[in-house]
Amino acid sequence: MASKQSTVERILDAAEIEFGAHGFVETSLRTITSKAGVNLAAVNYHFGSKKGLIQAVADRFFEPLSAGMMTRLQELNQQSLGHHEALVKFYQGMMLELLSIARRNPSRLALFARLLNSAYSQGQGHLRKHLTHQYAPVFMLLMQTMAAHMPSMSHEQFFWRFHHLLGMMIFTLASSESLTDICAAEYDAERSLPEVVQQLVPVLVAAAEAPVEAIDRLV
Amino acid sequence: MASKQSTVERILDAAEIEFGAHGFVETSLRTITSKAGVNLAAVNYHFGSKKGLIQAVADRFFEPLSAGMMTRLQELNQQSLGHHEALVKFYQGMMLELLSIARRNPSRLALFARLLNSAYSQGQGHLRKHLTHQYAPVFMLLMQTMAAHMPSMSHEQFFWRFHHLLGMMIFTLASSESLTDICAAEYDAERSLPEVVQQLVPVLVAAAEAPVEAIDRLV
DNA sequence: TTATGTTTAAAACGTTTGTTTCAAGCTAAC
DNA sequence: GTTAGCTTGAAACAAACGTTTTAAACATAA
Repeated sequence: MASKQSTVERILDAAEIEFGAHGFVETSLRTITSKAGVNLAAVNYHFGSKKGLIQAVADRFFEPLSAGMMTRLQELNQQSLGHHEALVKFYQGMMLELLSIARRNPSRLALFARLLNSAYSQGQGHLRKHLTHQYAPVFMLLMQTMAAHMPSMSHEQFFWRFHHLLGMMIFTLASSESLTDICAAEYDAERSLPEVVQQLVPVLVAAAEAPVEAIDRLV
Repeated sequence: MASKQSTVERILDAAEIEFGAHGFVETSLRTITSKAGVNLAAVNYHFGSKKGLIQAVADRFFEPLSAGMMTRLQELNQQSLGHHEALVKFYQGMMLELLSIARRNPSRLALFARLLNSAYSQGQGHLRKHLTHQYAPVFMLLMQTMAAHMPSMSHEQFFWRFHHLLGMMIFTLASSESLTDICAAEYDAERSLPEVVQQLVPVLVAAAEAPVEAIDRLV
């Protein structure tokens, strides 16, 4: 018995790595089962289909993340902080929660972000719907908490600001290798993961607090 | 003669739309040639391969964008502005340049951003290399100009800050539909494209000017 | 041990993919 | 008008994909 893990776990482990590295569409079930050392048919047996596997991989990320975020948000909302302090604590909590994903394996964070990016940009509408239905409560609480401490904004303005902030987080975590490739010659980027993630907090807070109409209209 | 455009142009037009909507991998040449009303073999004849088509589509976006950016950056560098004013002008110029892409067809901007996102997150290393080689001068000047007006940062800090800002732009422009789906119930997002793009400028400036180590270390 | 339900193995299925082939059509120069 | 070179058309190619099938192997309970 060379394999201590079950077939399901070995598939999930291999799928997570391959999906994160090459995206959903460009990763074949044959690659996954081959790297996992299991039979090809095992995926369809245990997960029903490739879509089912994708959702299972995503759930393994989101379940602990969702739980941690939920308690963190509830704690934050019980305290009565000023808006700025609340935003700082909010983003710090988010980053810490994200870092907990990467505790065992540092590259898991990039995998997670790329997975999220694929869910939104690649044709994976089923994943998007699955996630938004499955984790709607955390998502709602997250947006409400965030909006509560950005009081000068209208719903519309907050919507787009949220959009910008989410993009910054996802893209940063997702594609650090690509940018490292480009700039490696001129700018060395050798910081550890916690440092990089940490650097995001003040940027996120500043972006969240940026004035809405401070700049003249362009057109 | 129902077709005024040439075969090459019709392929590029159709490919641009399909690639932007569904990504590179999930768009087949048969779909493109079918929508373009041309023969399947025409793609391989005129562009050599699917990769060649992808690069041609990208070039049609980047060539005018690159030219416009170059003159805009040179103009900006000739003026002697304060750092804040320079950053504002810088991002305003960038947004105006991006908007010029969408002048004829507003959805072209989302297509462009999704295309860029695909180039970085999907397994399209060839596109990344092609673009960075083809448009290296603009890219260099862009980073130098940006760095010049963020003087308090080290190379390493600037590298990551640049990373964050780029992510915010690309993600914002790329996936507005996805977030609109999610939040449509609670937050109506009906702003016009110029307004959305314009809202990005103060956020980008604030994020660029955010203090580096203003917040205590987390770990 | 026998019987039952679950998991794995190997092979094949039907599609779809990018690419190639080769003949037919077209355009322009001589 | 004929020839040469570029472009298009329809068909076929080999490879890769997700999925299904059928039988063997396994575990567990009676």
